[in-house]
Parts: sequence; C-alpha cells; structure tokens
Amino acid sequence: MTDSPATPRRRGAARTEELLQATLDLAAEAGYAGLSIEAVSRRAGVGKHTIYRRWPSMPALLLDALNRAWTSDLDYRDTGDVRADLREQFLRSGLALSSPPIGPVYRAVIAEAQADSALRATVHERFLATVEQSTLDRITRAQRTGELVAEVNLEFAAEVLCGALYYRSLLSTRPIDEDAVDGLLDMFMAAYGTGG
Amino acid sequence: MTDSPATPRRRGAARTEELLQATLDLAAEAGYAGLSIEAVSRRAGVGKHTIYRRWPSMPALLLDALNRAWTSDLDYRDTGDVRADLREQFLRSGLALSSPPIGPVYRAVIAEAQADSALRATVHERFLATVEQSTLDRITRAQRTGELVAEVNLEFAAEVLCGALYYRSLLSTRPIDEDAVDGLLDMFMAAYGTGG
DNA sequence: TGTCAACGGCACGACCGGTGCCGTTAGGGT
DNA sequence: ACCCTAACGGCACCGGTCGTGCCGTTGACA
Repeated sequence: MTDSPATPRRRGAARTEELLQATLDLAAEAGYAGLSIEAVSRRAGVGKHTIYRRWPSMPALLLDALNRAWTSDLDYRDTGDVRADLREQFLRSGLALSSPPIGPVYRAVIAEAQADSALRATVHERFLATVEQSTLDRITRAQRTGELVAEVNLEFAAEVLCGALYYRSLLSTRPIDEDAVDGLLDMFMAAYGTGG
Repeated sequence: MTDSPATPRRRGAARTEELLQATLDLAAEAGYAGLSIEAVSRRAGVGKHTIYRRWPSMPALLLDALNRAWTSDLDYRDTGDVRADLREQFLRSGLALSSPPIGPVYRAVIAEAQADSALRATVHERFLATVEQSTLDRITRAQRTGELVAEVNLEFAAEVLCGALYYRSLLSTRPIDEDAVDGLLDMFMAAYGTGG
C-alpha cells in the first residue's frame, strides 16, 4: 500500500487521542445509532483489541469522548448580574447539548446508563453533579452579594435549574431557547431574588 | 404434552393482554437489561411473529406496556391546598417511577428514545406532556382560587416541576424523597405563592 | 363440519459484543 | 546500529438479538 506520509501508520498513546476523535466524528456523522465499538474500530482503521485495551466497554469510551468534547464552558461568568450570567450559561449549555458531537454522545451515554446503575452513578458524578455544583457556586456567590435572599438553602434550587435544562434537552422535544431559559429564570428569581 | 386446563392454549385478541402482562412481569424480574422481543416471546411461550404482528418494534410494545401499567394516579387531588396536593402526587409519582414494573419499562423506553427522535416525540406526547398538562391544570386552578399569584404564565413552572422529578428519577441517582419534594415545592411556592 | 387466519416452532442472514490467535511493526533499551 | 518486546491490524469465533420466512398445527367462527 502507498504509505502516505500523513498517516505514519501506528503509535502508542497518541492513538488514544485518535480513537476519541474518531468516536466524536462518528457521532457527529451517524448520530447515536451506529455508535458501536465495531463502527469506531472500522472508522479508525483499528483492530477491536486496540479499543478494548484502553476501555472496558462502549460506555467507558463514550465517557472519555464526552470529556474530551466538553472542553471548557463549564464555569459561569461572574459579571455581578446573576440572572444574566445564568442566562448566558444556560443558553450555551443548551446549544452544546443539542449539537454534535456532544449531543449524540450524551444521548448515547444516557441510553446506556439506563441499563446500568453503576454507569448512571458515574455519569451523574462526572457530569451532572459537576454542573450542579458549578451552578450552586454561582448562585451562592449571588446570595453573598445580596442579589439573592439569604438564609435559604440553594442546593435544591441548583438541581432544579440544571434538571430543567437536561429534562428539556434529553427527554423533551422542545428546544432550549430564550423563552424557555427566561421562563425558568423568571421562576427562580421570583423565588429567591431580592426584588432589585 | 399434558394439556393443563389452566392454559387453554391460544387466543386471538386476549393474547395481546397476556403479552403486555408478560412484558411487565419480565421487566419486574430482569429489569431493563434482558428486555428484548426474544425474551418476551420466550417468557410468554409465544412465537416472535405473534409479537411482531401486534407491534412493529420493541419500543412500541414498551409504550403499550407502560400505558397498561400506568393505570390511574395521573390526576392530582384537589383538597384546596395546592402545595399538599402537589406533594402527594410527586411522592406517588416518584415511587412509581422507581419501582417495578414502571421503573424498568420507563428506563427502557427512554433508552430507546435516545436513538430515535420520532419515538422521543411520541414518549413526550403520550406521557411527559400529559403529566405536565395535568400539573398545569392543578396549579392554574390554584391560581384562580388565589393560592398562587395571578397574572403569571405557569406553563414553564409546570414543566420545571415535572422536569425536576424526571431528571432526578431517570438521570440522577438520588431518590425522590420528602426532602427533594419539599425543596422543590419551597422554590415553587416562594416564587408564585401568595404568602398565606 | 369445514375453512382460514392466527399460532408455535424453527431456521436463516445480518449485526454487535467480547475473546483468542497470528503475523507484522514501531519504539525503547542496550 | 541492532534487537526484543509489546502494541498493533486482521481474522475467525462464539453467543446473543433483530427481523423475516416457512412449516405444520390449532382454534374460532361460519
């Protein structure tokens, strides 16, 4: 075969990166359906062993791929206006959750997690709980600056805010648009805002 | 073979009921994993054709099974105390969602729906939107009786309430216990309650 | 009593998961 | 510069499911 210089044939650990990228590419093209270890191995021109040597199962590979795709954008800005910061972050997250490659991969992980409670715990810990905590940090800061009422436990509020987003993007068919985010924030600010 | 009188061998349309029940039984025993058309056919002592003649795919069968299991309990009570009524209904729904057979079947449907947007729309329309509407009806009634502030669009609030429940039961690993429901209702009543 | 559709059983091809084997190759150690 | 070893790609295999086709049987209704 013509050994094209662009593909130096094989590697050791950099192959891991290539496999994650191949998974994301495949997800972006074929969606959740067609995401399989066989498909990834074919797509990457790789023996299945090369994948199984790195990840014990498809969900493990998907988790790492998701982690790679979800570069930054996890932290809220802090402009001093908590409602504006939440709004911006929710719209950004909503867009990411509904676009490839994050959307299809997230769906695939959620689907697999329905059959495996251990995986469900891992997903929640590694992604959902992280987002909840980040949200809780931001609104707790707003509580300290007086934007939100004091003496209220905001833990459930953070979960409800995130839950509404993920419910809409993963279980509903409606988009996370400005109306939805504004409606959600209306309720949140009506409950805990200090009027201002 | 000994033709036991308890099993009169075959039927025409009542077989559909038996198949739905077999699906629910199987879900209660084996959980989502192991829910397959082959498994249902074995469990019911039935040829696969008998299933495919009634439902085009596994998700279709699951939807009907879910519909059968979800007998009533869909409507809120109306005692005049909206918070108490919501609380009772949320706890009841949370229990149903986390117990067999509804829990496993619901998980299976959600998993399949991640790969099929048409199915996702059907699930949302047939179950989620129904629950949202029922919730909206109840809180709109409370709005008219003065328990909730007027001149506020409660559509998003109904979705947020339901979204929080389904997020917790399907995507999170935390139980829908009294603390969770009370936290959710604290936020809702703080936002839209009339103080009382 | 006869007819016909529904039925249970079986087999098939296609696909995927996960494992084993085999000959090749890249990269680190000497 | 060489060699040795582990990673690699390719292939075959087994067990499982999906969806379909074909068979002979059976039950319900005319």
